[in-house]
Amino acid sequence: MALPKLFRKTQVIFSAKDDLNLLKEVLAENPYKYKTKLEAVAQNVKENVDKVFNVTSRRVRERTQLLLQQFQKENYEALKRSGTEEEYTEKQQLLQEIQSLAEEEDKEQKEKAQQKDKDEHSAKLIRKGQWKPLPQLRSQMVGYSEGVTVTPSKITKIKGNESIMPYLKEKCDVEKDIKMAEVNLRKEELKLERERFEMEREERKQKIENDKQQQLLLMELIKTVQKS
DNA sequence: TTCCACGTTTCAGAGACCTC
DNA sequence: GAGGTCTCTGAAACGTGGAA
Repeated sequence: MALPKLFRKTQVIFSAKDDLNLLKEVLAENPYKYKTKLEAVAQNVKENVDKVFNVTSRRVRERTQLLLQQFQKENYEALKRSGTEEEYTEKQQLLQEIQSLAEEEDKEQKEKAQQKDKDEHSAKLIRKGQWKPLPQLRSQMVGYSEGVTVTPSKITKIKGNESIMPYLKEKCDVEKDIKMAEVNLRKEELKLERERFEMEREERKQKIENDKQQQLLLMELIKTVQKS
């Protein structure tokens, strides 16, 4: 469990500025894609801070996680702690971008895992002899008839050229086309997502600007009332 | 395929710190 | 001083890659 008081490291307290530094580094390095970048983020944060700051890759990960959690819960008070309104707004924007990064990476990982599962399932079916060739191939396969088990050795035998290669090539081409279509679709989705995010960011900026103007007007009004 | 080593992530306990 | 939050820490769980 935790070390006795004597050996415990002094606690690192993140100020609003430190958080901003950290978030900027996280956004620049993207440790969600490359885990090893956590170390680089920690190093950069250390260099950019004017105090003795013992930040490890683990601390970077946990602090970012905590800030994201607060952001997701819209925990205004916690995020705003010891920071100005501007810092809070900047922090929110950075967190929004980091969240998008994390979500993108998560989606990619899930897609990869799904594809792997699919491939493993197909391979298993072939090994078990439960694989069903497409109709156009069945007529060309040596000894194929309904109910006959298709084993790995059988699927390599095709009437005429004794090879399944042309079929596999065609299958591969079709799969490649589907994959390309999926990739293009994903690109479109990402583009739309980014546009939406930019729009929301603009709206937020606009709102802050409006609030500022309103505050100024209010101050002016108060001054005028006080004078008269 | 199994085993092992190593790295990463998650969880829970406890101390440090802050606010009221 | 009490209570809540943040941070640090070790342990366990999990993932991955290489060797046998």
